[in-house]
Amino acid sequence: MNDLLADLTARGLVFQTTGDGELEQWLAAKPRTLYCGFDPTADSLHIGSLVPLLTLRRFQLAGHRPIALVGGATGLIGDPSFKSQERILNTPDIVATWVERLRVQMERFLAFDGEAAAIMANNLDWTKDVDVLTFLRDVGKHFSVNAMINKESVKQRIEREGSGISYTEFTYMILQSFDFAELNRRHGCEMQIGGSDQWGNITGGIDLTRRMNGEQVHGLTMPLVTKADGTKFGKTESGTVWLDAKKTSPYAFYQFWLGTADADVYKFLKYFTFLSVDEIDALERADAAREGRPEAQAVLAKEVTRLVHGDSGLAAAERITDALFSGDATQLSASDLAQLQQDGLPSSELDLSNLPETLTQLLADVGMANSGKQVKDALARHAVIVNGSALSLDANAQLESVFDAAKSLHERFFLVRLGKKKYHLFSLV
RNA sequence: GGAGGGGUUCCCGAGUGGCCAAAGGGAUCAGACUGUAAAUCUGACGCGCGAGCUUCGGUGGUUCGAAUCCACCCCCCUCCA
Repeated sequence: MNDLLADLTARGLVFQTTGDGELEQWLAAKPRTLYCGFDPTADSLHIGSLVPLLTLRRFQLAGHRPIALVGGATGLIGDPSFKSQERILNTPDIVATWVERLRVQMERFLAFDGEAAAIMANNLDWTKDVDVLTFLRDVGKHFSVNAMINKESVKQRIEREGSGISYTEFTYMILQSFDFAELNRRHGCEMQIGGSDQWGNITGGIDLTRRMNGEQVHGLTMPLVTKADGTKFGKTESGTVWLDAKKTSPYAFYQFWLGTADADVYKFLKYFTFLSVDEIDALERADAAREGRPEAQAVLAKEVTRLVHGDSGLAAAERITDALFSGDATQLSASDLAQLQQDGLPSSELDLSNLPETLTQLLADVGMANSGKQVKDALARHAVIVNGSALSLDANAQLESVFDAAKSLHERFFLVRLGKKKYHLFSLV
């Protein structure tokens, strides 16, 4: 377990730590208990949460005990850290259902048995019954507003003209700090990890734990995941990449990683997979030595999809990908096509006796494009392909001939491609 | 409570009576080139196949005509009390 920190560092996962370089020894001395919190801001985690989640697992694999905390309480308040605007509060019952979703999702990443069995916690358990006066006297008294105002994470909200921060959000840091102190008291938790935006909250918790419990605890942050081209990580045209297979299919998830830029792929392999740094470096050298397309993206997609969606999810994603992107998709058998539908290839039913007026409307309706305009644009460039043949603009209003049953695959399917990557399978009813 | 500043299309941000579906940038999508990558170039980018329709915090009003003017309201920021 003593090379854990070295490995994390080699992976680029260490942004800031407490302890002036003594953290390595501290971790090596004995198994430690650490925690990371995840606030329910949606009904699923997204890939941004994957870095801290997998880092918890890395600690567990190295023999430490992880606590996965869902923010049933903090999620009711909203973390202002580096947020430019005050957020709208979600209702308690919504937050409660989200807490349950996250709890289930997180469970698959950690082991809840064995020597370093993970613990699942919810900070609502120790905050819901604390009354205001007790909180203010026992906890609030340890915080200096002067110090809180100077935290980098809220500076923007304090100083920036045109924005502000409510007392509610300003209190967030105190709540999170209280979590650390409470987990320290309950479970002997001695360390908190989180994204680099959490540094202010983490150090707040360290101070509070020292003051309330007389315990010296530690913190470690991971870098924010950035892309070489400066655009935001984890977003696609259709939005956030979620861990929930119902919100982002394993196929879409796999495709997301497959599209990683060369400039990012080796970094992401270190962040998001359990391949060793040596293996990743070797892969990078091999890719560099070879002409043409690197293998790294495929490895990344495979590893992360398996981590999140398991072997079956990966298999489904690979089946679709192979079918669509290598070889001629129109040559697939009827059962292959049906399987793709099962595997999560976007698909819908098509009633030939009840077709919409235009192709633009049809494709926009099934979600292939955000508006008919985009479809029209694609048509003009011959970028809409139905069962292998490209359409032109005048096909727009001629749906009967485009979707002529005689032209269907196996008398049942129409595979529509829009652009290079978007596919949709229609099956006749 | 008082004084001032502000709320524009996904984001940032121009626009102060018609030439505005609204500059510019970013993001995004499509095409070319490629390797389902990047960079570059091209096009699209409120909705609609189209005629056309609906937008500039909200509601009313002035006007032939309003994002732009007026009234009231809501929200945000700064300073004062």
